[in-house]
Amino acid sequence: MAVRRGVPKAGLSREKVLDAALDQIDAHGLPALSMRKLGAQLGVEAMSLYRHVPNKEALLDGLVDRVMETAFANLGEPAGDDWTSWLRTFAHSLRSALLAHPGVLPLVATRPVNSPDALRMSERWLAAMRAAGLPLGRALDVVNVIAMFTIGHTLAEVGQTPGHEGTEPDLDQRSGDLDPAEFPNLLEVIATRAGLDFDSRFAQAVDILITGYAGLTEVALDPGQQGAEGR
Amino acid sequence: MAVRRGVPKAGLSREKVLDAALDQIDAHGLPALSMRKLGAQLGVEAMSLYRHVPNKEALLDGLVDRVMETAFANLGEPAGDDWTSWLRTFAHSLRSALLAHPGVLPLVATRPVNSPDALRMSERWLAAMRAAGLPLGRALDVVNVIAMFTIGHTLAEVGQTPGHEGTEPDLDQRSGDLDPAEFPNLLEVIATRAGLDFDSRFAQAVDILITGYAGLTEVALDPGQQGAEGR
DNA sequence: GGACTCATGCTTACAGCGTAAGCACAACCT
DNA sequence: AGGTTGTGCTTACGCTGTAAGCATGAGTCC
Repeated sequence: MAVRRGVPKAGLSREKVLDAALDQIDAHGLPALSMRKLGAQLGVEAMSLYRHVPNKEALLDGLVDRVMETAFANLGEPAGDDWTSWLRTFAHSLRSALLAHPGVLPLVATRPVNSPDALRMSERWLAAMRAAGLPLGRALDVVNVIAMFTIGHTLAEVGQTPGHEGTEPDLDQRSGDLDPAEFPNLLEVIATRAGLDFDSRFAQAVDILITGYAGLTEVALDPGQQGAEGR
Repeated sequence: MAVRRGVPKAGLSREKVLDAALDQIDAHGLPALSMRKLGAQLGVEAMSLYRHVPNKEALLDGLVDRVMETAFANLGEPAGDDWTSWLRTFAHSLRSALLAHPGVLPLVATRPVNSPDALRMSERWLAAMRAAGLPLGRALDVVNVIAMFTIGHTLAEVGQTPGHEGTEPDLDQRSGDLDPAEFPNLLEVIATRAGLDFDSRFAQAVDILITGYAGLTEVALDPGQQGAEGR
């Protein structure tokens, strides 16, 4: 049996390390995260962290898993057989989770999600969507496409340089540099803010994707069988 | 006038520095790029690079611009007034450009594109799409959504850890760990490879997005969401 | 009790990083 | 010629991730 020997001196643990790292990133941005500073925040030397995390890369992977798990946690089990509304919820829940920790987003975009929880979640979703009538391959396609789009969109939204706010789409800052004769449309965009609303743009694109895939599966089966999928 | 004074000793230039950096990243991955190694590859000390680039961040920005410019260069001017096919071409051209330099992709995803060329290109596209009948806001939406999706999809495609290949969707590597009773669908995915073809998935999703937006402009010349007013 | 095991956290040390500051030189202009 | 300027090198600083080894104290077993 696994006998519990030796007890923490400073109450450190993998979970606490991850929590602290997330705090640090939320507060000061991803580039400001170093093992020494992280240790300092926990009242501990940098090397002590290596008892709970094999290296910094693994720590970052852990952060990705953690953020993804919150996206799933707010989600629950897919209920009913209207997969289109599950997916919409999933997309928005994922975006919320990503926006809650913008500093981690580049990591999420860049490394695989390996957590067992995520695997279990994928399995359950695939099962549910098949049960709702989608072919396996198509089910995987929709989920992946929604996830990839959400990540791409949120990356653009959170904006560029990690650890730097810039709530405005940064086009504004150089609107002064733009020659009105050469860039009339860009200037009109800035002036009217047409097409600059991330919320509605995201919702609209997700709807388009979902109804598009729904249309695919309808036609592929016999017309009239699956019926209404609209919103 | 700009008088050319002082001539390079080792024939260095901003362009050559960017070229070398791109080579280095293509060959050994993004994390392996350091100013010292880059200098060494150019037969020069690290500090010499700072005569041509203000700092490493700016160098990375330059790489992003460069890759984006190749995407535009393979594209040409939008011709005719079928904006749907321009956009499809744009999406695939962007994906090719990104796939050509996978190591740069995390940078593209993470920092703004500031190059004047990109601005000019945006302006021209907006003008052309308006001329083809799209409201300004919608035109910007479609282009942005396509770009964001392409970046998100390609990020997932190129895979995770930068500087590491892994052509297989890395699910394979742990297929042995999966309990067939618990993960029947995931295992079927791995076995049949259903939904694992990046090329066709990307093409399909892009088509769905474009025809979705095309449908919007057809149907809704006035019942659009909040901002959709004609011109 | 005493001995042993072992997880924990600290200390020290090293190689590598980005880059600030200042110097030496070569090419050009006047 | 003298001055100016662009170029590249040298040195140095503070920071990074982490390898290696040690001290401590809690827990188990005799």
